Amino acid sequence: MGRPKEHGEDTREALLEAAERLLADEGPGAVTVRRVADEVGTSTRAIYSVFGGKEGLYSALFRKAADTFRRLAEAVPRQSDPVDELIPLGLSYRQSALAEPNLYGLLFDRAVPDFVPTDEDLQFARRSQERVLDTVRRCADAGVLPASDAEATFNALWGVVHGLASLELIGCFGPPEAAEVVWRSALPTFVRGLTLPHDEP
Amino acid sequence: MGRPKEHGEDTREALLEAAERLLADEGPGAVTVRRVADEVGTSTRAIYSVFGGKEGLYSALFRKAADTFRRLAEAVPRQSDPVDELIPLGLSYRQSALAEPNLYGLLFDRAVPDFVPTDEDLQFARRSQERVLDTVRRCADAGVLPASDAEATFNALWGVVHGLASLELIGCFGPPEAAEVVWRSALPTFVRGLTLPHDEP
DNA sequence: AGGTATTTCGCAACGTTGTTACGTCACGCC
DNA sequence: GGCGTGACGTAACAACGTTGCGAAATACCT
Repeated sequence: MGRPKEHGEDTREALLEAAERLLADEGPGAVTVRRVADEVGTSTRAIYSVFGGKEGLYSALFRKAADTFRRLAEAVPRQSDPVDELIPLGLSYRQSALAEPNLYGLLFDRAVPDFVPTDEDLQFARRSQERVLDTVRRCADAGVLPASDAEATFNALWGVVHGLASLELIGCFGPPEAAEVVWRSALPTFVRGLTLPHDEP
Repeated sequence: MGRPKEHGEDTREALLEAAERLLADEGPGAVTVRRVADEVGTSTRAIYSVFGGKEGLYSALFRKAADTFRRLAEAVPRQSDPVDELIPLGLSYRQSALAEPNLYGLLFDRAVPDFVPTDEDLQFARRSQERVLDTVRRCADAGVLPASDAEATFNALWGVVHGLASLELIGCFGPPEAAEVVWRSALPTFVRGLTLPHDEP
């Protein structure tokens, strides 16, 4: 009963695609309710019907971006020795962030105003790094890591690559060549600290 | 000649203080031109006379925040062995970021919309970490670091602590106790990787 | 000393933002 | 076939950053 919905799954997809394109191409300031609606050719009401508001649109966009980064991480080939995957995974993380700086900012840099990811959003983002967590787990199973659990080691590694990517995106490392030097220095240093034998009980 | 300025250095200070307080207490969304002007008891024009606009206000706020963080870093005591300063410096960095998450977001997390720090702003922020750079230089002089220059080592260390702080502030590490575990795992790991002898020529 | 030029100030307006109330339209049911 | 029900498009609202304009206040010149 009632008028049938025309803002269904198809318009949802179109809105999300338009929002992602606007965010990636022109930055967070370009993602306005009116602009996204105009891009799809519908009214602002559609966004409120489908997503409940701008926050809901951002939340969906957040998950779409997390999915993109998950696919990029999955593409890193596995090695017989999981330790050999750590540095390639880190460099792939860098490439992904550099390729889509605005999407990365939405995910991990609070770069979109008035959008705070819910706990579910955060867990979704965390799950997008499962490819890395898997490698860390295999390293732990192989006994090459210190006694601390794989979860903490993964978080530490995530912190390293996120920090490098974030500072590079802001511009703190200067031109990409200088940033490359930092990455090539920091990643092996951390991996060395991880895999060397430790002196604790 | 002309009407004398009443929006001088004193109102500048008052505006900056009000803006910092609003940012720290209520987040980036609360720092509006009207709100800041009202808080001081003047008109919005004052902000345009003194700072040229919202961007100029943010730029001044950026430097004020950088100065705050510089003072906090300077407070970390020096040790006879500079290596012993690295972990305390990192933990102090964490405490500073946790104490003023919004100021930290302004400085290093793109958390304020439509504000992109100029190159001068970035150099100002970098200079606020001089205390850390000094320690790294002393480590390099003592010969405990690999061959890579102190600049790159400092950038790498900065990346580690920034990444940990940023992810913790977003909420990716869960409660502070869990985040503490990550810090206590990541910092010594990186320092160990830094100071252990390396096998390159 | 009085008039004028110049600089700054407060106010009000403009365009844009997210959001919501309202009138309209399209379908299912009695 | 009339009517209820739900979703739609439009227009309004408050708040935002910014700017144009008239009033105010001082220094200089006659």
